[in-house]
Amino acid sequence: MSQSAPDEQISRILRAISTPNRLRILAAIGTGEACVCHLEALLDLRQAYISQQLMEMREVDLVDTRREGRYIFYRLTRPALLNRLIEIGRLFDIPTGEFEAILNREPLAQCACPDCAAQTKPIPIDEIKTSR
Amino acid sequence: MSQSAPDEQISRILRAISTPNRLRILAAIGTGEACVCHLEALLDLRQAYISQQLMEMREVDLVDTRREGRYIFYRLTRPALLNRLIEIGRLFDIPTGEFEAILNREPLAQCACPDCAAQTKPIPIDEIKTSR
DNA sequence: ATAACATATTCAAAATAACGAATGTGTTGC
DNA sequence: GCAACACATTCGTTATTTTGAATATGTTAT
Repeated sequence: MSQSAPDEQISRILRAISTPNRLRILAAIGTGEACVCHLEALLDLRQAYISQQLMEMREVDLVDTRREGRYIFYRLTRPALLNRLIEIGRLFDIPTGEFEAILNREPLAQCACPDCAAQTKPIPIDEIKTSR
Repeated sequence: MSQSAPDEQISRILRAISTPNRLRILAAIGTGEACVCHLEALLDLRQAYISQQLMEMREVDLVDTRREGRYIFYRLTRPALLNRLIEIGRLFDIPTGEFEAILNREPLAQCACPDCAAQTKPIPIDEIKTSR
């Protein structure tokens, strides 16, 4: 947005990822993509809240979106950022395992989005009518 | 300090370096060490302000100190952090040159600390009285 | 068109951070 | 001892962030 000094630009990015929940959201998106409802189910955060965080991260070009029907998929514009963050974590002797574990998650049964639906394991017969 | 989830620990570190001035201070310390008066001269910030920022960064174990007489030298506990930050900058197409330029700075004539005093280059004769 | 759903936006309150001003502490030299 | 210096700390004000609550928008299916 505003062409400013490098330290200002870097600080804007760091600020945008410097809360636990935003970090968790980034990790949950991982190197793939995720819709809001997916994040909602995975992270147990309210929808509006997640949208707000994503909005802030979009403003500094951390994430980008793709619409597919009524779903909106978010992805990192620079997936390599996750590696840099993990490296920083390791640098400070922070156990990053729990963090890395969120990456490249399996499809979620609680999430009805096309991505999760497509890859879902065989569907239990007694659930065909109600959900999805 | 508090043993908490990795995302909380990482966010604490990121938060501590997510303002332009703290980034500049880190860069100014670089891979070596610097006393407060050095940073004061180099970055044109008030002494008390710099001390405050350094205090916050010390609290999350980003910097460490060494006393030498009445000077206190600060150094990064993980100098490699600077590389990770530069990498993040590059990832986002931020020109990091200006940032890198602050690293491993020459000794400052305005700074009277032992380090700067020891390494100062031969002083031009015609500049002895007035400036510098 | 209407309902249902996925997501976005706005607004306000509460929490937190940034920063300046003043002052305190520890060290050296006299 | 005292003065000078380098740095730390405390305190209060202002600015920014965070977060919840309510509501709006856009899409699909009927």
